[in-house]
Amino acid sequence: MKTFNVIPPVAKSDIPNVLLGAGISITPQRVEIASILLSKIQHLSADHIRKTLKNNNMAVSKATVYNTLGLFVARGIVRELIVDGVCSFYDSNTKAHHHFYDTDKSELIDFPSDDTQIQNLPELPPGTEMDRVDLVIRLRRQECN
Amino acid sequence: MKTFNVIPPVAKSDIPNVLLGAGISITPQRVEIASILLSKIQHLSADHIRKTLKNNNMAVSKATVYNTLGLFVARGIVRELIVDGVCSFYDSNTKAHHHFYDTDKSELIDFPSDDTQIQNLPELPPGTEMDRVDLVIRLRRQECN
DNA sequence: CATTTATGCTAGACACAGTCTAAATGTTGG
DNA sequence: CCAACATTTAGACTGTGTCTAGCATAAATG
Repeated sequence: MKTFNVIPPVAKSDIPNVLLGAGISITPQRVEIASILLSKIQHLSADHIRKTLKNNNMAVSKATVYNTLGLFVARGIVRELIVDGVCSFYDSNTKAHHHFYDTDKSELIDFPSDDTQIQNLPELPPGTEMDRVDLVIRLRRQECN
Repeated sequence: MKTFNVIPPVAKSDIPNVLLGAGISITPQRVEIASILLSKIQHLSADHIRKTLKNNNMAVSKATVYNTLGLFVARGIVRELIVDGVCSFYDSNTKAHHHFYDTDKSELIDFPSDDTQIQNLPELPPGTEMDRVDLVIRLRRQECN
């Protein structure tokens, strides 16, 4: 499948083209959700997106939010990040990159380095291929003694 | 806090010493759970542990299982791994190491390489310290065309 | 146009891991 | 023996996320 280099921020007027380009047919809900996600590079949880929709006076059902996010992930418009045991984040930056995870604030922070590398990966078990590599540096507040 | 180098397999008769050594007082439930976890190097979910307890004719309540696992993690006897959005795994290998995650079987596999290294980590955000680094290589079944 | 078909949306029920609470039980030291 | 504390328990509760069945909409067909 062809992947599009969608680089936020994407203006709302461009959202339909982005969706069509990714082979996603257009609906008001999809446009709204995409425009929230792609307004800048950020990590939003499904719940945050639902709340933003509500603030925008757009009632979208839970099922639609999840279906839409799943669709976007499948088409490569956003990336799903599983960090915590509780919820996923959707990352509008689809370029391979890593994350800090602030365990106190339950907040993701982009890794400010492109040249971090992982060396000497072992061979994969037979019959498998790499889906992706998740590197998460978990942070905690420094104890000031 | 002092960390003990507990290296599975640990015989059931040694479990009390391991617990005491980690500053954990002994109860039948704790001994049983520790002996399940430390019988070999493995990754078990909380649910798996509950089922094993049931099979061993030892009814332990859900709250106790979670409390005990939390206690073990706090004392460094096992390591908690958050991989999937749904549940955590408890790893009886507390040495820093990485994991493959088989997305089809929802199964963790230890990383068969000690010399995998992560290079050029960026500076941490101010006021934070590193809790730990999680490197998970997600695998999928190879498509055979 | 009218009819079928496919697609998308919705509310609400459900599943599940994990947390919390309040009461019961067990343990320990005086 | 009693008081204080530690531990366990059942079950209610929370928060994500999934599923289902019906409704709305749009596109295709005659």
